Amino acid sequence: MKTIGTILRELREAKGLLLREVGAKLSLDPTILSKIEQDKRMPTKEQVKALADFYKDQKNEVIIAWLSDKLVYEVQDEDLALQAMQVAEDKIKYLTKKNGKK
Amino acid sequence: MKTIGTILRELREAKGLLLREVGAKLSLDPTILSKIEQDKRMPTKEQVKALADFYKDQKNEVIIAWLSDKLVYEVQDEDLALQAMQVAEDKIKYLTKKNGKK
DNA sequence: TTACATTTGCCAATATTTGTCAAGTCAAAA
DNA sequence: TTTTGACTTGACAAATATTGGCAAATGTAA
Repeated sequence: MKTIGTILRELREAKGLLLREVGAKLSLDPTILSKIEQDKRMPTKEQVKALADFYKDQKNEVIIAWLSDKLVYEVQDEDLALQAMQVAEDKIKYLTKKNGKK
Repeated sequence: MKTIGTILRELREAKGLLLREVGAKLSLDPTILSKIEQDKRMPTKEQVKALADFYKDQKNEVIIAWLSDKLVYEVQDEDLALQAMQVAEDKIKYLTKKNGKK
């Protein structure tokens, strides 16, 4: 249950790559990537997609960590956060079933 | 499992109040409230708090509907939405336990 | 038609997010 | 210690997104 930043940093370091090297591959400013890996900035959708493709073996893990971090951020200081999350889960299930049939 | 808009509309109609009347009580433009009740615009935090106080018997229900709608909106068109939601739930539980001790 | 409630489209104001750069820290090598 | 290179930080303007609220449109019942 890691943050998107932690995951991205571990993946990069496991490959022994520099910020500058990953940045060059993805046309992403290394200082932005630095902030992302420290969870100081959320990557945009395009940025996570590019990163997820780059670390392709953990593609889904990267995207799930990103989405879940965004969700947590949205409700973090609310007393009803957990209950809201559970209701949201039900809503997603309902929408998925409904739209999945088309 | 209703949207924030549906809940607010039902609460207002149950009291037989007009948009203009609720708006006046809360210093909220009736046309904005109209959009909120149609789920065409998300209320701000201040707006939901005011609305939740106004419909005080369903205060938590209003806030939970609002938060959960925002959560759903955040991941609605993602394949991994449900999995992300479940991870986010775990993250919230973890953070709650951790910070709740202080 | 008239009167009144609600909805809609529009756009300026406001707020948030983003990319970039210069300067900063830090650690290891020279 | 000085230098080098990787990374971090802070500040800022530009780009995006959200908001408030008016005027016009639509609906509806008398």
